[in-house]
Amino acid sequence: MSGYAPSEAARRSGFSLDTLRYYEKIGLLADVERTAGGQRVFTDDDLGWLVLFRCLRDTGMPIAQMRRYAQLARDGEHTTDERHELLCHHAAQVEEQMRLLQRQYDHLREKIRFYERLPGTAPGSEAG
Amino acid sequence: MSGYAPSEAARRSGFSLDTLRYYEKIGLLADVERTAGGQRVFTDDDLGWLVLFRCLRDTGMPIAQMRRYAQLARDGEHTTDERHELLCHHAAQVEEQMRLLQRQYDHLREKIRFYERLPGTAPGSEAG
DNA sequence: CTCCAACCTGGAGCGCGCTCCAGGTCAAGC
DNA sequence: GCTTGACCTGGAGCGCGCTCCAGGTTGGAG
Repeated sequence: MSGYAPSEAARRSGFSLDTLRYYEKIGLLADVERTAGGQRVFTDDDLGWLVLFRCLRDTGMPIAQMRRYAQLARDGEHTTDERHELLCHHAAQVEEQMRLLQRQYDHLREKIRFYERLPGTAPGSEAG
Repeated sequence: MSGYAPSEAARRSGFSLDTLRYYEKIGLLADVERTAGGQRVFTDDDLGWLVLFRCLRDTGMPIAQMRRYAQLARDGEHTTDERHELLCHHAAQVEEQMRLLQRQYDHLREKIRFYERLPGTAPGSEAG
């Protein structure tokens, strides 16, 4: 139920071993358990954090901000407001990102349609 | 109607002067006109390319691929099929990107809802 | 007990896409 | 003609997020 070897944690989270170590080194993932010999043992809790980090990373949050969030969470319950705000702020940025992406996707589709209206070698702007 | 100073081209395209020079240096933007003294003069056509580059860049196309596209366009009309294919391939990637972004945005929203169901300090997974 | 794959550490290196710099040139306004 | 700000070049540097490496340790299978 809990206690995963590094390779297993990597497999489950989709992050590389190096990335897991890196995330611990920079303080994103804190207090990862160790065996007597010093090898890491990831818990379900760690895996939960990794899922969250993947979500935030995939939506473009910079690592510094993830670090801040993780630190707030470690600081205790009196930081929930700030964490909430941080996520809301990020969500707004993601919405903006989605709008931009949709807009540029539409442009791209239009460009593609231009090629599909060929041949006939129609007129129109350059930048083909 | 055509013939823009670098600063004007930068303003209109939203790229920095350095980026415009960089794009020319790496062969994205080719054959930019010059004054007798060697200063760049951007045409409407160049601006058109810049708009396209912004579209492709905003949708995550690597510069190497944009370069390839630009080169194909310079190579003439017999490359339209290949250009079309390149854009279609990219559009498919953008669609995938949008799906992922939407999915992770939904996760994020759920996480935010968790904070909004507080206080009461509900149970639930860690990774708060 | 031996083997070997998986793991450890600190630190260097990389790929991308710019961004900045020094030292010099150009050109529009006075 | 002089000033001044925009522009030129080649090349170094940067910020991000990993990724790789050397050299050593651990720990489960046989």
